[in-house]
Amino acid sequence: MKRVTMADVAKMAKVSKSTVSQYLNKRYEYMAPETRKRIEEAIRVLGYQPNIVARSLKQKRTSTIGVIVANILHTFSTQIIRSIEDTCREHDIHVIVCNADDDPAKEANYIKMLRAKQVDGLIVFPTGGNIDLYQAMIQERYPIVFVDRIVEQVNVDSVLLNNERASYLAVEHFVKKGHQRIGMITTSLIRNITPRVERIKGFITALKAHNLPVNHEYIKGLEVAKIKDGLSEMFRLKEPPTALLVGNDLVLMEVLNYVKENSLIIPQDLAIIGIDEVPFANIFDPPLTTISQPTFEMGKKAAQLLLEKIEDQERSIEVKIHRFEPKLIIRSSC
Amino acid sequence: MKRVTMADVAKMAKVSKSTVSQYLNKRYEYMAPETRKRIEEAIRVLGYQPNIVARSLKQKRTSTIGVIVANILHTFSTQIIRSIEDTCREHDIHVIVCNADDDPAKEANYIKMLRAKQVDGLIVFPTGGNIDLYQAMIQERYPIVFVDRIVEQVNVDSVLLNNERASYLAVEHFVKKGHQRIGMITTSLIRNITPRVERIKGFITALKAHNLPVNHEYIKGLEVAKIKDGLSEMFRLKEPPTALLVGNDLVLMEVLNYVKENSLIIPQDLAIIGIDEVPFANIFDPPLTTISQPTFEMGKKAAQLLLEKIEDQERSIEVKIHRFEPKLIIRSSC
DNA sequence: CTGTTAGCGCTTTCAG
DNA sequence: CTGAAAGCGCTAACAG
Repeated sequence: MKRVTMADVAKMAKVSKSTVSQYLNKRYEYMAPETRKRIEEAIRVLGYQPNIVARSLKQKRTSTIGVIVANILHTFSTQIIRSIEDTCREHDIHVIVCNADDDPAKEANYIKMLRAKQVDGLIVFPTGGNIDLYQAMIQERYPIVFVDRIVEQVNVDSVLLNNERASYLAVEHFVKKGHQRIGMITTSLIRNITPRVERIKGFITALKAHNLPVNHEYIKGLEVAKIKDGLSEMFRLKEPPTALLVGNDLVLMEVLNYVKENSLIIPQDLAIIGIDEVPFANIFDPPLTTISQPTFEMGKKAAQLLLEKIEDQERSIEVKIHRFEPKLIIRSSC
Repeated sequence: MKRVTMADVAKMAKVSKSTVSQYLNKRYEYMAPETRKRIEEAIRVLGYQPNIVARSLKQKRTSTIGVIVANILHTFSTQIIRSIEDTCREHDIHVIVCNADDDPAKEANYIKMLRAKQVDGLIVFPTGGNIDLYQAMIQERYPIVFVDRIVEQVNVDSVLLNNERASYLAVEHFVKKGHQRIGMITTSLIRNITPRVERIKGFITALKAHNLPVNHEYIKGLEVAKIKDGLSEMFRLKEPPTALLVGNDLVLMEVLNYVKENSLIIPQDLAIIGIDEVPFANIFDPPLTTISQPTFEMGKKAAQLLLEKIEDQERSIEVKIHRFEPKLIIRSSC
């Protein structure tokens, strides 16, 4: 594996390395057209490929960003990632994706590795468990943006769904369909993960807004593995809910499994609205009414914010939370 | 953003850069325990983080590999990627994933970029459109492995499903259930994509093995967007198939949509088996019988093969095709 | 318009 | 056990 370097090209084209460098950086103005030809030729013959690592070292810029997602299993995460990648490709920026698996230790490790690799910035779906690390980065003015979650005390640009509104839309639709006993189930609330907390909050607010009682037996936040148990419990009540708001796609799978195992009929026995659009919503029987997030726009926004920050590290554009509006997609499960 | 370098650490610990380097590389034998203490302390105080880019330049090794998938929309691709990432993480190797979108030009571009970035090796789901590029890499002995597809004339380690067997399993099950008129539909065959071709071939072989006639009106390879038209055509035949083998998950979505739109009952009107396990197979109504691929093992194997090659670039372990066995998961759609 | 000269931050002989 | 020095491949002043 003979590596051919700029020096080889320079020698062959009988110019100096810097001229070759100029050529590569398309600063053609400073170059006799004929010199340019010679360089072109040499590059072609030698099959020269620039070494970006060397360039990065010099420029202190790798044209690579890191994305750390809390949990890659959510459709939401993968869609956001795809959108970030698309946006970055347009700017010739590469993306390294890491999955923290909801584990702050893994997250910390990735942050360190990625920074050691000199990525130009980070988009993170924070686990919330590394507040000091987050803050250190902010103080250094290292480019970073959060997605999906905000972290108390950490002041950084963040891209989020208008979660309260999402719940509101669902409740409103349930009510419109005549439901009075409405429940909500989502993943565990112990770590105060933003979307879960906000969606529950929005749910309660919406209930009140519609003059419905708030029955805490109808509201559950549980580990995915315990969702079914929670459901059993809820449906053993003398007056179980007739409608259920499902907090995210992973929980939805559990709910749908439960429904199937217990031969419930949707929406007669139980009306369902899930937050997060899932690929099989349309073909499911019955088609699933969902609240969708504008993942494409959100990913794009996150990427743009980060790229801007990378461009001018200096200018401190004021930090803010960017909220995106959810959309109710009415099908037949409610 | 004050970058602290090894020189700073060295100065503070009153040693030379090389000693610090030794420390970082854990060559403690060559070091007075007390020197070591001082270095540790300096690193801690300064908050020093090594610059991996500089190291990579020197070592000619980035501890990063690239993965180029032909089409990220397949569940298969994302599962393989996850498995590759898991395996690589264990070896402290980072992964950059790129989606060629079934476009050879994009693929070529990514190969060049990734190599310019000095990734240590490449795992690619080849589009099949860059034979010369593939061959150049092989001649250079650049570490590379193919997944999912083989390319004529390109002799490289490849990880694939035993595709013919996959079709065989399906046909066998259809026959067992009493079906005689069995069809197959998959994505376009024009570019000779390995799994499609092999699955069709296996399908025909299996039909013959069961003494069933091969009716070419029952076999279709079409762009995703045209799947539904193909289905219409097939079901307008006087004797339409009673069972359908679906070539992959993307096609399955189309088929299921068609089924829904035309109010067909599965499996009475049409029995279905899909190649590729899909997340909603269980909760679908009826639950879907599928042929699953051992994606976890396949991704792991691909990563291991690549990592081995990277370890000893020299030793030319003989090139071969690694086949993995599909599994029939019987549910209710057939 | 082109060449010279310094590095970027780290690793790695090779002396001492 | 520790330090000096060379250099990985490229960029960026600065002369000329």
